[in-house]
Amino acid sequence: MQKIDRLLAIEEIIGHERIASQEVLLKKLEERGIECTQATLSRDLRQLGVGRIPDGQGGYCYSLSGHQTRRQDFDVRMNIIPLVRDMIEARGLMLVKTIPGNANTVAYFIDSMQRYEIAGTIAGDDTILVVPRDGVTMHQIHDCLERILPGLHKHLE
Amino acid sequence: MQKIDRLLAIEEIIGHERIASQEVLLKKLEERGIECTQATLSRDLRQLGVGRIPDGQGGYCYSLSGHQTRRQDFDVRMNIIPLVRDMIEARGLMLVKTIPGNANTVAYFIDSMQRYEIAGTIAGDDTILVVPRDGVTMHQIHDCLERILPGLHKHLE
DNA sequence: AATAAAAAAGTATAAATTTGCAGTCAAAAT
DNA sequence: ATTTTGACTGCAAATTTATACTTTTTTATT
Repeated sequence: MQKIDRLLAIEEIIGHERIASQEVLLKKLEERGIECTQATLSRDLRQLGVGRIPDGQGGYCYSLSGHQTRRQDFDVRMNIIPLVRDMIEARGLMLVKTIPGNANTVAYFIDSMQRYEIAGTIAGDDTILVVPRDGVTMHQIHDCLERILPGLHKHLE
Repeated sequence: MQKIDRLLAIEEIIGHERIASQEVLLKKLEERGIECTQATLSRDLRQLGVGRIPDGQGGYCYSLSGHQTRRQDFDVRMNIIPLVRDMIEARGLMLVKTIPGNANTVAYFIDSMQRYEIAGTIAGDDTILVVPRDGVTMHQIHDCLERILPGLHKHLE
């Protein structure tokens, strides 16, 4: 079992349900057949940049930094997606083609999401090189970008 | 000493410096002549919706939910501010006038910031009634709105 | 393949945060 | 005026989270 799988599972879980503590998260992971200790979770959550915030109902829950459901994000993503023209896989990397002059804008946005899957990006004028972290599959990169920019793949169809 | 003063001080501090723990915050408050216990801070932070997130350098820091310096917010605020036409104080309340049909949009945004100073808002077609919480001065409400929408007052001049 | 070096994970413990409870105080009600 | 109610807070205990240290696993190198 790979660490990356656990990290993604954690993100998946936290993105979908209110998790109140690391103990609870531990149980949820067990349900998926992923076992580890609370100490490991503590380290994972730090690495993922997951914060613990008041849930507004007297309790607390964990929250992805990039995955906020704040209404504002919607508007911004609507502005970013049209800038993307194409996505090409090559040599284990991902090339994202944009409207000329806009690669930087899109790359900045991708970086700001601080996804674990992405080691880094380099932007030219109309092309972004997205370098996946070791052990991350292209499939996971696709999922990752779709999470960052919901509707991206549909836009490119 | 009023609770509201402490809450505002906390917000002020957290907005300006990296605070790593409630103990540290306690000290900072003392420097301003505000004394309380760590338990009280824990409760205050929950009430303010302050989250604890990894600071990206191996540690943690507290973070305002509404005060995020995320680039995205910028765009949204730029869209919201032009919708506001005027602000009028009356009977300890604040009336915010907007372009017709847009009161709801602006009110929704104000609500989403979850400011402690604001008990609630009611939006009609082009007017929002902002009801301050008891003990909150009109001056504090102005500060509050300026924080939510930086540049608002300048826009109205 | 054997060994060294690095990364990851477990254990136990320390540190930090949350909470139940009780006391205080001010405002509202009787 | 007295009682009631509710908000707020400190204290101490309970809970939760982070970390020092050790062991295991993985990766790279010879």
